[in-house]
Amino acid sequence: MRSSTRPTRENRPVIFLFGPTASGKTALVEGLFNHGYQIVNADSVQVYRHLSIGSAKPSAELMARIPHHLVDILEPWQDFSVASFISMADEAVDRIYADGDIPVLAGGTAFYFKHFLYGLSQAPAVDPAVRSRVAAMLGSLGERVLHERLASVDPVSAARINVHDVYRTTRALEVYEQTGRPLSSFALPAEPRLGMRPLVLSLVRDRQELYERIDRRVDQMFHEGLVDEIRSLVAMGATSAWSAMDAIGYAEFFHAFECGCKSLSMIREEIKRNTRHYAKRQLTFFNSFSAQVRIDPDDTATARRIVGEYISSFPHC
RNA sequence: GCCGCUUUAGCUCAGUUGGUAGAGCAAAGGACUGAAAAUCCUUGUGUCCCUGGUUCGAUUCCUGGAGGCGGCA
Repeated sequence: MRSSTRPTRENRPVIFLFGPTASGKTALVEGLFNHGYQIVNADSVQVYRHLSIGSAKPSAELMARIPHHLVDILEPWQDFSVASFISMADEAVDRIYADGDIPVLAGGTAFYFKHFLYGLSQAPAVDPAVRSRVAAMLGSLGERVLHERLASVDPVSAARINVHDVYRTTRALEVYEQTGRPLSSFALPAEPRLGMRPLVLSLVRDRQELYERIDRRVDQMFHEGLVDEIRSLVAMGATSAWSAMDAIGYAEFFHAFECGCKSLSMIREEIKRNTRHYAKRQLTFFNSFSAQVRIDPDDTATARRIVGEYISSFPHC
């Protein structure tokens, strides 16, 4: 039965640790995964070098003690995507198994967790020429006409996508432009890849408490020198055109530079508000994971017990 | 003390030529097919400051009071 030489994950544990921003993931990692585990970062901003304070990256000290993968792997002007995430996370997981350790995917980007588990649709990546063509169409025609155009070639997607959701209308049209096929005609995976059966831990905190933690963390970021971090990014040539600068804690500064009308304390409050909204979106998205185990981030003992039971269900570990 | 302006949703404010009211933000819920810390959708009953009066009917007009802001003393 186990004769295949290809690596498989059917018989190996993978732990997903999901929590909205400021829910206490890092502290839990510290308390729970000290020996025999390695972390695979599942956070779309922590992959970038030089975006450290604003992305609440784990400390160098922690990363030295517990190996972390997919942190600081890109320069801030480079683009990243779920697809890259999946392939890099796969490599990292294989290396971790080779070390005899257990991988823990930890982060807050629910989109990455979802596609790491199920894989992507068959629809291809779009090449830059097509992308800029569609972007130009959007510029000259506007969102409504763009959506109408999508409706004429891919009515299924158009029905699913709101007219104002330029982001998705664009992607669907790009796929059509590139392949001549509607995005909705590409199959979506329904089963986990590679036979994975992960332990999905999600950190649950009282909403009010989470918001208070967010406020405190943003204050802390300013205290730790977020403004200096922005300055050095600007010195590197950063502008709002770099997609990494869309991240909360960074975008607000660039918007303020453009309108030139905001004080630091206004920016700080804006970051807090945007982070709260983001946390809510993370929670909503992650609720769609059916098999998740909700845990109290402060209850390390229970979490440890759950992890222990999960791991002992794998005969080879 | 006098004069003027002001008091409406958690906040900032519209508005009803008198028929009990609505935006933005906040808040809550949701979506998510290769940019996802992105992008998008849904949800608005509140003694319309209090008190009397006029009126079939007042949050809207009038009297008196209270709070706030500004000016003059």
